[in-house]
Amino acid sequence: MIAKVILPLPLDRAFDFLVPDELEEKIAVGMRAKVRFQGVERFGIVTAIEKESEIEGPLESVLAVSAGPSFSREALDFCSRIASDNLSPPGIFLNRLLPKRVSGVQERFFAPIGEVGDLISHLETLSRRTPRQAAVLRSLLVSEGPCSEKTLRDDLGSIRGTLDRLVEKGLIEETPPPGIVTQRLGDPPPWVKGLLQVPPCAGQALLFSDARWEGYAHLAKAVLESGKSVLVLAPEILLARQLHSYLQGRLEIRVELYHSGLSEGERGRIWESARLGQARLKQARLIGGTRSALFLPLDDLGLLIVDEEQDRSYKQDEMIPHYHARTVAAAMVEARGEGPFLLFGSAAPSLETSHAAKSGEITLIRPPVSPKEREVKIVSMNKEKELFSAELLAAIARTLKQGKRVLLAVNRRGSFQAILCKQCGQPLRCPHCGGNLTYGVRSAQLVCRICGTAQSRMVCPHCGSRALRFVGVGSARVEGEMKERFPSARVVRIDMDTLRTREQERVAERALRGEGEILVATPMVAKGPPLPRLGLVGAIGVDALLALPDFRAAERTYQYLTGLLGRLSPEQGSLGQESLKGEAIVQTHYPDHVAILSALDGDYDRFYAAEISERKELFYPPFSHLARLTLPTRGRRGQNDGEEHLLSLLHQFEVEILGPAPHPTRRACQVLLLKGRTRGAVREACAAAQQGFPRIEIDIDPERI
DNA sequence: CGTAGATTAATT
DNA sequence: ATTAATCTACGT
Repeated sequence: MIAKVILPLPLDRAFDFLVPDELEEKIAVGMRAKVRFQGVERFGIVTAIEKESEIEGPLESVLAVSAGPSFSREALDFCSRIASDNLSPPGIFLNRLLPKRVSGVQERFFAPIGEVGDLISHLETLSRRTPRQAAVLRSLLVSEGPCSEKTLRDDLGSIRGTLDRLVEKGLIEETPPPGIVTQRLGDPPPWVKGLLQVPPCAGQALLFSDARWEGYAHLAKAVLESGKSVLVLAPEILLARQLHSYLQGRLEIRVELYHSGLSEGERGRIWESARLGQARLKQARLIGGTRSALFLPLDDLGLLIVDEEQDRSYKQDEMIPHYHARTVAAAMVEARGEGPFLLFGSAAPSLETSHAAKSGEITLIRPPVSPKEREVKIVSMNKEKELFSAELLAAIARTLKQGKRVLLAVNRRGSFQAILCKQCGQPLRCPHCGGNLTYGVRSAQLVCRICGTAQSRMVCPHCGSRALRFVGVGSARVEGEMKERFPSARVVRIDMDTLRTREQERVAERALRGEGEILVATPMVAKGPPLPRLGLVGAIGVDALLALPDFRAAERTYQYLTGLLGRLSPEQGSLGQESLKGEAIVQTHYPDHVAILSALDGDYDRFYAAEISERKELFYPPFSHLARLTLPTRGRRGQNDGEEHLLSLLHQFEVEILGPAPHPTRRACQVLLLKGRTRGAVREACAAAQQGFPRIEIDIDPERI
């Protein structure tokens, strides 16, 4: 008997290993196996078990198999397909997904089975011969709901074996861990009922709303009651945690939380709990988490929610495997046929998802918006000299005086500055591909990071004006200035880039709970539910976002501002004081930009109309699919030759090619952007490129251009 | 003709 | 990924 084992190497095939007699019973497809490969002991994953090998000559043996987390046959196939779609090596993909160990034991809960009367009569019989079993059963009968093994042990001492014997007798059963309900759910929003009655088109729906969590709880509850599991995704750990505790407080089932910040062992525990939910406890599971939770072994999935679907954190691009959680979610729903359905949630959806919903490809759920008590103001910075406008400073002082809090949203300090034209009220744009221009310090030129077009004259290509402005405001500077101007206020800086993980979480969570009067934060806080006592948001860094060298710059700006407004506390104007409205102030050099105006008005349709026509014209998503190729140019023989060869290779496919352009951060690298009618067309071109040029890095469906 | 450094092919 | 075999450029 031989096992095909796929190792964590950049190869797309498995190797054969001999299964020794003593492992024949234990080994199964999807398990982690230890093998000696090229003289080194390594772990891989068993992808198949066969009678004989086609390899001639002696084979190495499987040294051991792990009884811990493993893949099902279906999961293995699905993950291999995702790896292949993204041109990522399946071995690395599979070996990264599967937790390597399980730490801590899942606490077991028990409850009595059957009529209380019957059980009491059993109790009498038991107390004569097996008093310990009687004591345990008595405790379980007295307790409200399931009781944990630990609680029983605390009361009765060692109960090892006693529980198992009671289970064997059919008097008690192991139950899933109970939840801790602290808040009761109100009536479900009308759309929840509709969605449960009429399944969405293609199994997918977009919930376009700014109040979604309550609906998620109702939906999850209904799906769990039907015996199916539910998975709820958030784009980032911080948000996943908040969403998790929201759901946990409202549902009677234990909700698990899964993300890459957990230890390997904790992830292993949840992986096993997901797998055993159905098999051992006969109960569906509810799991919240980030994109990595997508691959948990929930084979009875009934509902998959992707909240804040527009968020670019759903794309894993720095690390192999590259994948987009949105695409994987859709593929998963499709692969499982009639089973689960997929709900995307957003208050400012991506153009891709919106377009699918508007064209009827997927179901659109758009509950009526409740009118918002808020005052929004755009402050033009074209005549301002200072970093903070008088209006913003006055609003901060006013808000603090009212005992409410202020959120100042700053763009993070980018590695290069954005350039704006004062004349035409727009970021500088490449005349060739529409990308925003950046300034290359080394070449002292205006460069398009998308198609590589460069010009040395420092003028706006659109109007020829020489009045340019470089923007980029750091959060540290804003923090310092705030401390100086408002010395009595506590200023908290939430800067995800500079703080370490532990510290970051502690500071951020304290601030989210309501600590500190002035929060200075990067775009990361522009998502999530309203913050307590937040009376004012001031957006200082919008311009740099608007001018990012990315065709999604305007979309990101709209989403960013919508997210910021969504954090204003809704309970304004209480206590019979003068009516206190939530307030938002946007400082910008582009007071007329459609992304800013429509976001502040909450007019998504206006923004969508403007943006979608541009996307169509320039053949960007949702009308095309993209891939970004990074090719190293350093130290290669005949590099120009190779580059031309690559380009002529790509020209054989039905793709448009932008570039090559210099890589924005990496020296000696060039970037190509491919546009194709379908993802398949782009993938094929990329596959050919990878075949011919193995050193190329490929990112399909990139979120950073 | 020899060697460092780059390129390629193979791995069970 | 790692390694051994093969190739290329440049120096003797």
